[in-house]
Amino acid sequence: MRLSQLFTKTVKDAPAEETARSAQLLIRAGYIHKEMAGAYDYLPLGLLVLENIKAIVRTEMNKLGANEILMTSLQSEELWRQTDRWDDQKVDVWFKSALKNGTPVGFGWSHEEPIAVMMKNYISSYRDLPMALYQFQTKLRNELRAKSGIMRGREFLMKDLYAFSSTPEELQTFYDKVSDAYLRVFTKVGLGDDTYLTYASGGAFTQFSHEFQTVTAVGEDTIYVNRARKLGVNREVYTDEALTQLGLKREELEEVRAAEVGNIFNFGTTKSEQLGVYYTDQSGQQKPVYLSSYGIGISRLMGVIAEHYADAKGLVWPEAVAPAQVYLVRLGTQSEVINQADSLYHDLTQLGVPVLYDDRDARPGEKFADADLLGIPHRVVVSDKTAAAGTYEWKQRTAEKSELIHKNKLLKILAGSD
RNA sequence: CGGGGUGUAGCGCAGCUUGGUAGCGCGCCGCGUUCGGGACGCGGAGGUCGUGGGUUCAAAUCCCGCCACCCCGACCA
Repeated sequence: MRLSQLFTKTVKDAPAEETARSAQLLIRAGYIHKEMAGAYDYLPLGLLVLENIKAIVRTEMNKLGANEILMTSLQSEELWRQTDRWDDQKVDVWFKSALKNGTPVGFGWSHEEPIAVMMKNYISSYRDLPMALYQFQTKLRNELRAKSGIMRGREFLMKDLYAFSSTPEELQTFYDKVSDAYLRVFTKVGLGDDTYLTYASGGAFTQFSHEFQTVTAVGEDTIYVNRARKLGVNREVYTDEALTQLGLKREELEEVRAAEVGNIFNFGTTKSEQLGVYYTDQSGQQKPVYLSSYGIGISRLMGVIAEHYADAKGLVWPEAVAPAQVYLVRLGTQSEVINQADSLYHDLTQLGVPVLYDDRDARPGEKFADADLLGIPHRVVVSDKTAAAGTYEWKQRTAEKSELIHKNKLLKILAGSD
């Protein structure tokens, strides 16, 4: 992408109403735009980051054998009454509206009920199980208080996965596989070292649920981590009794702030029985389906990554999620310089390496500052010096100094080819 | 939802105490000089001062209501 064609531009001053560092940087760099409290627009570069995260998650979901779908945001009152979760007293994050004829509708804050009912059409035999479905979908939650930029919004992108199993054992097997897949996701996006599988309250169905918590000072949760065993315990279940059951000792745990980036729930058969989701087993008996659900907050994850990977100059995206791999700085307007830069842009693009080509008529300092603020992993400078010498100036975002290298080496670094 | 704070140009802010009809920086437009870490000079455009009402000869400024935004707490299926 040529920067001269990108409509967003960077700004020097951080918006006063954002205090989260990630939100300040994402807005300054032009990745997102705030529409209202807790609701953000994703601009070209921000959308690229979201799509990169989605691709990583999608790969892992497909490996689990799950099917991708996309469900509607509109949900019926009738459906949620069956599980007694329509009342604002029971679920206080509902956004509700009504059809022209007065029929109430809700905007989906979760899809557990709708998907369970939908699957009654497709599950009838033990032969149909286990089965898992997932989607990337916009969730709407009327939070009392939005905060921390895209880390806690009223509208956010979520990957939700729902599994249908015939037995508790079958559910547990899948549950464990998803747990592993989630850890791989967080490792791939660069948060592996700081993300802990964490025990949390399980609600009505199981004693514990599992959360994936990333340690960060701006996190909303307080958890206790055992770094050696890579396990965490949410403050909400931090009791002697729970610790004993989990085989954890207080003196081995460290109190930290963390942001929940993933959550998994075991619903047992309660919901299936409420909604009438049954299958026929091998002996011809009707049995309730075992339900479990698994979520990753995609847009929140982007915020946590931005929060985690930043320095005084701006964002520092891990390669796996960066909106581009290379920030190509063109200094000067001499034809040799333009030719060298155009040619490299062309070659990298041909090799499938995403490049942000700074072809603007701007001064060097501004281009360097933007390269840093945008947080693109590699920076390549083309100038009269490099054009004359036939070299390229390459620097990683995290490196202090640049080095002059030849094209074959540069392509090898950036594209893994000669 | 309880407590605290803030709304003035696209963004960041001053002006408000002591009422007299709005200013600075960034950004934007034009011209010129610049050109390896957010350049400089000159000229210019841009604001119903969140909103509704009240007081007053006169309100960004004083009074009341409302709305929005932020922080702490509570909540987080």
